[in-house]
Amino acid sequence: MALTDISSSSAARACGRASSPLSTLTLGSEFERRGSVVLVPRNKALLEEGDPADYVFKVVAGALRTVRFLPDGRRHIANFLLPGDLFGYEDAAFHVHGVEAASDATVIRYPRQLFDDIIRRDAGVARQFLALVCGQLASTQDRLLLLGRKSATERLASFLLALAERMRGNGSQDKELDLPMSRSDIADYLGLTVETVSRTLTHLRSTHVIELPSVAHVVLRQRRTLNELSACAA
Amino acid sequence: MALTDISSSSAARACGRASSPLSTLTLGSEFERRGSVVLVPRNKALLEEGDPADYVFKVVAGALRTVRFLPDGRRHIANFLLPGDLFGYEDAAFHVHGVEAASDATVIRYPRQLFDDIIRRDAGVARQFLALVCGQLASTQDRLLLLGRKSATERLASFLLALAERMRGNGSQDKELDLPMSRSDIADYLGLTVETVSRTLTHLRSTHVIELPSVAHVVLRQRRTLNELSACAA
DNA sequence: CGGAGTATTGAAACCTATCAACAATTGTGG
DNA sequence: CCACAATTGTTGATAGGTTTCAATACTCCG
Repeated sequence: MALTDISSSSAARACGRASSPLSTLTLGSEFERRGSVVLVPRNKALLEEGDPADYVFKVVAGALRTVRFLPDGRRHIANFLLPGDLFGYEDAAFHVHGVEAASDATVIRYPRQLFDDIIRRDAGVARQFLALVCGQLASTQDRLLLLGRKSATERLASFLLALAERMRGNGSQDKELDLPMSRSDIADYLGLTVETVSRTLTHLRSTHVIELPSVAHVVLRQRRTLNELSACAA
Repeated sequence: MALTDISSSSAARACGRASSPLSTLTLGSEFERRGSVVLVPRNKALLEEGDPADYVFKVVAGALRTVRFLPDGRRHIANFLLPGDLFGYEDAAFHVHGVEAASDATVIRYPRQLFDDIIRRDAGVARQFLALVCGQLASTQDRLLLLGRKSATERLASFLLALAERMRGNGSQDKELDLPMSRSDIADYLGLTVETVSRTLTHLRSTHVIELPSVAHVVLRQRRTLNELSACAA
């Protein structure tokens, strides 16, 4: 496990599914006991593409991103990992995505072997886990629709609503949310450029749909409008 | 189950993962016995968005598409289902995607209840199934990258290579493949328009990377070039 | 043969990307 | 604590890839 610095490298439905309800799995006290805390400073990598999948992780604090690169350097972010999320179990033997801290993050690391054992031993947990993976699949399919067919404004609207949903209970108010990632992260997550993300947020602000008290703080002023803009069925 | 006519409605890695290795599950003879054959004519719906998820299906022949619509009618295709593929298990109680025949198709329908029972009873099958869903998740993530960061040419190149991979063994030669779906289906699958798909294929033909002996028949003339064009890591 | 659906091709428009400059923020060392 | 450098975010002008609109071919069937 590397913790490499990557900052130097150049680099609820169709729109609102809570994106990753990864926190519902109860794996027992033996499992919990064998976890070790790992601190990941912002923009450091916890895992790199191709690393062996020897551990399973749970986010305690902060936010991480799962990244992948095209040969020419284009970057794509498959998901953001927030407190409560479990990750590292998806891939077979090697990770397909790198995992980096989008903000200073704390995760707990568990031996993959132990995780697999529990899944194998306890059918109830296995079923829960299956449901969890199916949920992941569903929210990934939501993002397919977003990337395949939505405009920049629709993408940002969907993103803000989904993030607000995921953040609920994490301290922030219902209509307020802190963005734990950079504009560049948002861009690579939504298949846009930094400039387009910035312009689109500015536009949402100038039409009073949202407020931006600070760069990382968003207030959803007109949730209704945001919902319409998200081009969501629900 | 509707079989509605929808033709009237307005409507291996980062690039080459075999997209849906859904055929590796062996569910036993009792299961097989309780399946009933369903014929789905081209452009008829087998399932609609929101239908109860009471059955699990397996494709025997032909090809189907899983579709979803935005409120204004934009269509998105999440996946193509080919012979051997299992589907209908992903969603909780109701289907999130409609399923329609892209070409005349034959599927076998199994009671969902029975499927769930087997998964619950047989841990070995449950584990196989989990692996299957994880594979689905991985190939869906590949498509995220494609839709989020690839150009039209890269998308078509990736698509042709992945389809050729999936089709292997289905009778066709190594370098030849039949497209069991329309240009419009391909467009909605790749997040493009029909016109762009057509133009891009024409361009690939005029550069001798592929041949198009007929509308639905493709010969991969320069697999190497196609691989480079697909912007794939491997 | 004719007609509907499907595919191709062309011209123009549009949205987003790219290139570039500047502003704001963060971090660091004096 | 301030000053400077580096990073990050915003804004503007232009370019470019896809979409849109439109017309023409092709294909399959009755």
